[in-house]
Amino acid sequence: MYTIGQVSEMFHLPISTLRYYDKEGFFPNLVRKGNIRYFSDNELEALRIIECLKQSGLEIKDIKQFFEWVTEGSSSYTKRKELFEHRKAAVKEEIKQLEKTLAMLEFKCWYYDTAIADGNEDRINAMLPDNLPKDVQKLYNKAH
Amino acid sequence: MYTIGQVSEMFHLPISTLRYYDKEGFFPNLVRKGNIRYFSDNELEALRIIECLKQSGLEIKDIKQFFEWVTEGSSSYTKRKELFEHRKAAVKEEIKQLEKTLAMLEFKCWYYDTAIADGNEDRINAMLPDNLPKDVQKLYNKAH
DNA sequence: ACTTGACCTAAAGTAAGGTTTAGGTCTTAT
DNA sequence: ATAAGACCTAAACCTTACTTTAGGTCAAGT
Repeated sequence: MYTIGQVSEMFHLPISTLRYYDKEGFFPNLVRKGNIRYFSDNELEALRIIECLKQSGLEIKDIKQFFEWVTEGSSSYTKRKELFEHRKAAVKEEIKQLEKTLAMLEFKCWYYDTAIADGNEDRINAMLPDNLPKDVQKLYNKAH
Repeated sequence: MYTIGQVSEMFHLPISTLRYYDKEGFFPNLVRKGNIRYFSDNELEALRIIECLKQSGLEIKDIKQFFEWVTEGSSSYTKRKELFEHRKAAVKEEIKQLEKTLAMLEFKCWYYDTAIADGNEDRINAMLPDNLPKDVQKLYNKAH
């Protein structure tokens, strides 16, 4: 059993955020003693799931939907699985997109390294769009 | 030269967004004839850069900063390079985090596959936290 | 002449996900 | 016994990146 302050430190989340989650109904079984919240493993696991689903790009209201399915028991297994399948596909796609973005950023870093060395962008512009050094060309192509 | 409606179609961006970007100062050289905006290649290239930097997770105000640096010329190469270096590190970190999230989602998919097959979560809970099937254990460990 | 359609402005409104404020209780250390 | 420190609530407020609203100009088609 932990107080809200302890949980705040453990999860690096502001106390106000924990109270906000509570108000939104994410801890249906949270125990109170004399109006003070006590978080058990149950709530910590809920928090881990919230963080994970948030990181996966799910909105708060959809995370709440998931929690409601959990309280419905085994009849919602299929719905919950579908939620995770969709998230899985979305996260895979997002990683792919970010890798493209990363290639662009790596290209830009090379670009400015070169521009700094040359004092201008003339030599780079002469190489664009397909006479870049081999490795750089690879990045450029990946990003476009 | 394109009207705002044409640009809106070309970039799949609402007209209101283009006007908003203009108001924010992203098109310092935009030409107006009798109060009507005319977008030239100059502005289209600016739009491409905005889209690109937005995708890398940069906020609008930082993109604007970048545009200001560009107008300053070669004296801002180093600042611009630092911007991209920071973004590069941030995107790398984000990909790493998303891969962890993906492991969690893959674990959850297995979890619900199994729960659906069994009709309950008892067998899974008996395996947790370290007697899961080898591949699944790997996902679980990566995610935690 | 008049309606339609594309353009314009300033300013208010929106959604998400919290955060801050103002005011209060309860326990513990000095 | 009083002040500090951790907890509480309800409600107002915040930020970002737009979007919507309300009201208006102007050219072309019917």
